Amino acid sequence: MKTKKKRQILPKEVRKEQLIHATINCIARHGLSAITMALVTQEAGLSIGIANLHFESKENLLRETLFYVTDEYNRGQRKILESEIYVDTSARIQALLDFHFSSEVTKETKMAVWFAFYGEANSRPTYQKICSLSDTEAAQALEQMFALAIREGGYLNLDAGFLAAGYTALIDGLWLNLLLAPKQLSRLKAKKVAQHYLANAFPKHIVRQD
Amino acid sequence: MKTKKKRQILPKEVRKEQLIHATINCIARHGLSAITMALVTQEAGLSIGIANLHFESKENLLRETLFYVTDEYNRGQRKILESEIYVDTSARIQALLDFHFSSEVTKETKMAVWFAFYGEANSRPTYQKICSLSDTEAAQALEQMFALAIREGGYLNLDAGFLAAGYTALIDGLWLNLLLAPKQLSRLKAKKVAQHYLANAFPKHIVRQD
Amino acid sequence: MKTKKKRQILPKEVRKEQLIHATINCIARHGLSAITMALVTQEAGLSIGIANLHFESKENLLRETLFYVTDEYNRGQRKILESEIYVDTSARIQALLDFHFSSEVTKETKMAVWFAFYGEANSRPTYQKICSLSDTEAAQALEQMFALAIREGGYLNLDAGFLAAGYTALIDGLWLNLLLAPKQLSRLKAKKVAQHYLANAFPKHIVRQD
Amino acid sequence: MKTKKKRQILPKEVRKEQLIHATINCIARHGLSAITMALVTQEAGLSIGIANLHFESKENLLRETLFYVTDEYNRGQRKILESEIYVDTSARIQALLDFHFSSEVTKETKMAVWFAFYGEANSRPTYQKICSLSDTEAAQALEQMFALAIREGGYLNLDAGFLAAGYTALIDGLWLNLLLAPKQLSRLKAKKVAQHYLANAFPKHIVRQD
DNA sequence: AATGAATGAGCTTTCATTCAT
DNA sequence: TATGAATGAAAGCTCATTCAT
Repeated sequence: MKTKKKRQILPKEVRKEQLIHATINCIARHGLSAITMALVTQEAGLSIGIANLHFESKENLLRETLFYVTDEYNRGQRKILESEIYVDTSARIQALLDFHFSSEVTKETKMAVWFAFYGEANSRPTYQKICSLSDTEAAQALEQMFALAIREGGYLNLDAGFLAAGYTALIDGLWLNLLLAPKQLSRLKAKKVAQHYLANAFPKHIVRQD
Repeated sequence: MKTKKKRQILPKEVRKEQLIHATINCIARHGLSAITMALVTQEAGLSIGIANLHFESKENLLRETLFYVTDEYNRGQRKILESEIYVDTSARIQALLDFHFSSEVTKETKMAVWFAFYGEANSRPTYQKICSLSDTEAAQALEQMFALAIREGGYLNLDAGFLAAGYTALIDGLWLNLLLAPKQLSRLKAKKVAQHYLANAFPKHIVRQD
Repeated sequence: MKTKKKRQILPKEVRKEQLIHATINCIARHGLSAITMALVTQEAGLSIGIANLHFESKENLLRETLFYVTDEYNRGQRKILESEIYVDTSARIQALLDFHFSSEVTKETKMAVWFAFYGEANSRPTYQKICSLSDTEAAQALEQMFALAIREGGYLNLDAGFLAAGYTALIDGLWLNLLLAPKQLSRLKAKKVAQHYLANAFPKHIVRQD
Repeated sequence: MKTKKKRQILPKEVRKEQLIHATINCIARHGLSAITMALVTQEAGLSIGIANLHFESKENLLRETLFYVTDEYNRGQRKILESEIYVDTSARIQALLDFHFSSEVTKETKMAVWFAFYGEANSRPTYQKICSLSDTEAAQALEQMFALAIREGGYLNLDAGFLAAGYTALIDGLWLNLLLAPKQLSRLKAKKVAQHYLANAFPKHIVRQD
């Protein structure tokens, strides 16, 4: 007797999320250039047809996957930069740092997706637009926060724009190293390196943590 | 009137380099996942067959291209870290910084290749081995140089390992930002950010450049 | 006006058989070394993709085609050698002969497949294993049947092994000649030649048919 | 210092024979469908260019190889059938049998070539013409010789055409079995089987050899 | 809404042939 | 004559997409 697979019907949103998660896992495991619709749908335990039903094309599925990861990150970061709950700039900066090295953000699969798309972004305007490091809004908010800290601390000779560019680059680089050589660089050490950077810039706000 | 192409015969090494350069350009322009043998050979102005004649497979061509770019970089860096021509640590550190932001190293096509492969490295041991950020040798040499600077400068509380990890991550991140958003971050600004980092760490060796 | 082909869905087993039959025809018409997936699928009126979908590779398709033809033959022969329906050895030997020169076995396409693979068998262990002339079981059964006939007929000086080897070679050779020069050797004549051979060996069992 | 391969110049006929022998070996070792110009010329220790220089095309090389093997065989057989040196029919028949199972004719490489081309002959008129089992001349000479033996021996009821067809098929089949299952059928046994056949037909001319 | 067999464009790779040396 | 690097048509195979069920 054949055991037929149940043909379960679920709302569009649930299906899309299932497929996006499967895509994230597949990219992390096999790399962007080895992704196939068959691989993704198999990982999701679904049929090939359903991916096209909900996303229309592979290109769309990838785009939406990138957007999903990027958006999740952006919302988290914005929440910290804009939230009213932080009593002072110091707490806000520390919260941002904690976020950047939280297990959620530095999850291997997520970072793998980031860098997979970064690798293609240069030649694919669509990707570039989405992951736009130049998440200009966030960059400005970060710079403003740093500018505030500079004023509060009376730090002379500090340029908020420089510091923001430096901090942004530093965490990107640390993530890359976390992804490629996790044995050489632990998450804890990476965070300490970033904390150092901030402590150096804003000694009155952030303490070095050795 | 048809202009028939002359069939030129050249030594293997020349052909391989032609093809590697074509591959670099194609990766920068179209992305790693859009690379085809036809694209590369067309870019090189050669026939499809010749790539397989000299590299045996696409996989090999890509591997050797990555190695070419990586090796060029590694040799440049090692030369600075090991050369006897620098009168003092200060000069050596400055030379390294100059190298890291030289037009040769920060050439768009080269950086595109780096990050294209980084994006796949996680799922491809072969790539990971080659680009091994953890170019362990270089990492150690860098750390030793920083350690020497720390001793020379009597900088207290500084950990050479931390600084090296930070500096490495910082330049990786800056390159990434240079690649993805060159309009937001100029090469000059990127270099200043890195110089800042070093000046902060080793004030007696490196001067801030505003 | 374009007549669009309907996309028909059929069970795997049906498709495989369609493709195997197409392969047999193509081998007969074009020869083993001229076989291409395009040729076979076109002959079957199907798309190129479907052959790989069901057989995974050309090599597999060929292997299964050889097995199909071989197996059909072996089963037919075994049925005769083992069946209980024959009243005596004489009837069984005659049935075998009839089978060996039946229109089914001596169909041109089938024989073409046999000899196409024989031609490659020497250098391809896989083929050799399948078509293994030395279908040892059948060879032994044939020898036993001949041995029985010898005892029954009181034929002196006859060696069942020799006769079996001779008969096997004779029908192989006759098939080859039927295939290569059908105008010179008709099926009827070929059968008479084989019948002669048996009548000579077992005069009390088999009558010469002139 | 580079040791440059000597560019030896040899007459056309020598080169052609070198290449034909290499082709025979390659067919025996790799099968007809795996033959490439590179394989053959490498086996011959020559350059690819030279094969095209002397044979113009692969097709030609194969054709001439087949012709070489076929012709060699045909000349050997004709010599026996036409020579004046045999004192009687009996000796001539025996000589033919000896020839058919001589080490020269039953050499594995030669037989491999035969059957490789037989496998393709059905679909390639060129091959069929060359190897034409129907080497009509030889077939007729054989039949005439058998007819003579029948007259000499007063064998009643014997049909020379039948016997010739049977003998021809028998040796073809024996060769095939020698090629495909040399462990099951030795050259000696094969010859005995054929001798049996002749001894049965012409008891006064040929003796059974047990 | 869901499935997966079927399609065929497009890829990598092979290899007979050409031709500069 | 002789060489083998260079060419490109043609092959096998993959996989995004379609669509009968």
